[in-house]
Amino acid sequence: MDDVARQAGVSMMTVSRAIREPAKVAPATRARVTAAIAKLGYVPNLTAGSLASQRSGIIAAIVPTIDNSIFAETMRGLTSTLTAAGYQVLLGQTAYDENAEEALVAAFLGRRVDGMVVTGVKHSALTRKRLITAGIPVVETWDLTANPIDMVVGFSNRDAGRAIARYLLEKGYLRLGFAGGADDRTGSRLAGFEAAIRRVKGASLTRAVLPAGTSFRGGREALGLLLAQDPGLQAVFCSNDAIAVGALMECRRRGIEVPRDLAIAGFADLDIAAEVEPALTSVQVRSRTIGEEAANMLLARLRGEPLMATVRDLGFTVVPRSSA
Amino acid sequence: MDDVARQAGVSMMTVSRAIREPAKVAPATRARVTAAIAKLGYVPNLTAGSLASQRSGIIAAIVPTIDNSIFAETMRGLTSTLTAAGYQVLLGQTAYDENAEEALVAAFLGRRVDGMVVTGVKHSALTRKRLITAGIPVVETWDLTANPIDMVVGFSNRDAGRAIARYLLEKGYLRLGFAGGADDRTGSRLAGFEAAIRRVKGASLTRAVLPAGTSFRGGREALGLLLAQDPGLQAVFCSNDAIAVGALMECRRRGIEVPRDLAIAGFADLDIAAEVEPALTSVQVRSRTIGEEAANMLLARLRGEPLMATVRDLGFTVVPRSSA
DNA sequence: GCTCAAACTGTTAGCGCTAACATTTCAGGT
DNA sequence: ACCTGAAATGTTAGCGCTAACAGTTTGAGC
Repeated sequence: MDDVARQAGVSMMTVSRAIREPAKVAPATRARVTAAIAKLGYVPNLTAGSLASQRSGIIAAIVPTIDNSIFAETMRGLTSTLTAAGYQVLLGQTAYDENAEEALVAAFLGRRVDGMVVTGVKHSALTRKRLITAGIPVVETWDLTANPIDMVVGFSNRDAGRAIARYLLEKGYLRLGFAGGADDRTGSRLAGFEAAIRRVKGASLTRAVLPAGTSFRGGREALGLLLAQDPGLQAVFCSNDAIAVGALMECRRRGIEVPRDLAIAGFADLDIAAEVEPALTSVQVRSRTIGEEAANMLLARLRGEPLMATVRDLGFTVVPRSSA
Repeated sequence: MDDVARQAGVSMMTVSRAIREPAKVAPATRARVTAAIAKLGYVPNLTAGSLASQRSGIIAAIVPTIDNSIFAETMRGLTSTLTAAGYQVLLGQTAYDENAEEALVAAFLGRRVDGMVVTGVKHSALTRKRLITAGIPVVETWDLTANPIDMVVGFSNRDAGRAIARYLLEKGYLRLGFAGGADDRTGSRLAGFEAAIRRVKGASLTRAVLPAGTSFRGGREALGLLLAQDPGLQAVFCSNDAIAVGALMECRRRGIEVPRDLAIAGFADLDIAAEVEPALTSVQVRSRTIGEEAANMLLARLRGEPLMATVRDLGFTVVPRSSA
């Protein structure tokens, strides 16, 4: 930067300003600085800038995985909103491992990120403590809680599970199955699903809980497990659409007609849900909006705006299609 | 850190060493430092460390999108290998936009990342120049070139397109269709596909080129476009499996039986390819290995190991299944 | 007890930038 | 010509850490 300053005949401070706050530099000076930067191929060292300004311009986001596209849309919403505001997004994946989350949080805090977005509301005690102590805005996503670390945006997984159960029960399906991975949010959906079923006499529930993060293949396997347990199964709720598609394909393979012989419902309303045949009944959860809202809540905090509601419920919608 | 040093009765330097190179500190001292860190809840400032040491411990990776899982496996391989070596991965998405790539490269270089992984071998002149000038190891992926910016790991998209064309032609399909997005690598696949078809008399090619990054929906639309152009189409090659699945589902909707009435082949051999019914013939490209190898090439460079081959061809395999 | 290298710990001097304040410049009014 | 305040630019003093080297301690070997 010193070289640039010399080349442009100004002080380093003016170069710094020309880069970050062009309006505060006289047009003629700005032009000289810009020319000097181009001539020398200068690339500002953001690390030094972060250290000096105590602001990194980085927001960290932690998701279990980006493999299945459940969280990809959320990241897209988050990234586009934050990028537009001049922030960069640092993404971390936990693979549904709490230790990995702990390590990521530590690493991100070490980089002095300006804010953090995490998935879910269940975290290790240490993670919670670290995030609270860090004194930066934090948004939890994809679920709700009355006691967020700082802020939370999402929907009630429990209510969503209940809603899809009611939908299936109202359609007359009584012998229900559940297929999903063993993570916290799936657990909540299952709890709600089960609660709704319990209230209806004659209704039954068969469970297939797979490793967290399971996908198409898991759906196929789950269908086998469920039918082995209850050959008279009438409908299956899969905790995400990828699992549901896997189950759907397994039905076709076994000559089970959907929804005539067995109804299938998914979750998250991924792109693929509307595309498969039969189209998948699913629960739409506004993934992208979750990311955008998380970004907005973060930005409001960072701008020091007055405290808004710290819990934002985006709700969900059961989307009936052909499969259930 | 000064507080920790005082608390442990040592100098800052010893604290720094106790954190980064525990072996160089006497066990008793190390214990005192560790205790002080825990007591004070000290989180080292990695930004300051990066500035002082001139090494950020960050590798940046740029992919078009993580939405469809084509690149997700590569990222997984990259991340796990690099994390094990003590590096963090900073992910950037371009949405197939060259300007976005340019901006990301600039931002990453500003953070003084220790290395960079980019997707594809086609980049704007400015991006290339910046990457070369930066003087850090760079790996291009998912394609091959004789003139990499620094190193490249992938496979020949052109050859892959040719291989799948030959496969289809050998099976007796002559009226072929192609569906894919308008990005560079897809273009290479199409070029290879077309070249192989040209060499066979009586063979024809119908194209449906969609916006880059297209997925399930694109597959459905492409099938309509192709059949409108050539109702007698015998086989369609889709430039990724998501598109192929979309096309497959559209066939079912239209009562077209696959592969009897129309054969369909995909690309990348995603998880879903083996799961759909009929299972999808695809081209396996070792996505995860691409990521792992990119990481290993980067690490070798960073360790200053002697220059290995800068072009790594991982090849591909046509995987015949039921759909073609 | 003495020597000397190895093991350990400390000191000094920045890394490249920006916050905060200081100074200079200059248009417009008198 | 002189004054005034806003705009433009400069100066100073770190941000929190680590490289490089300088000490200091330890203990094995004699």
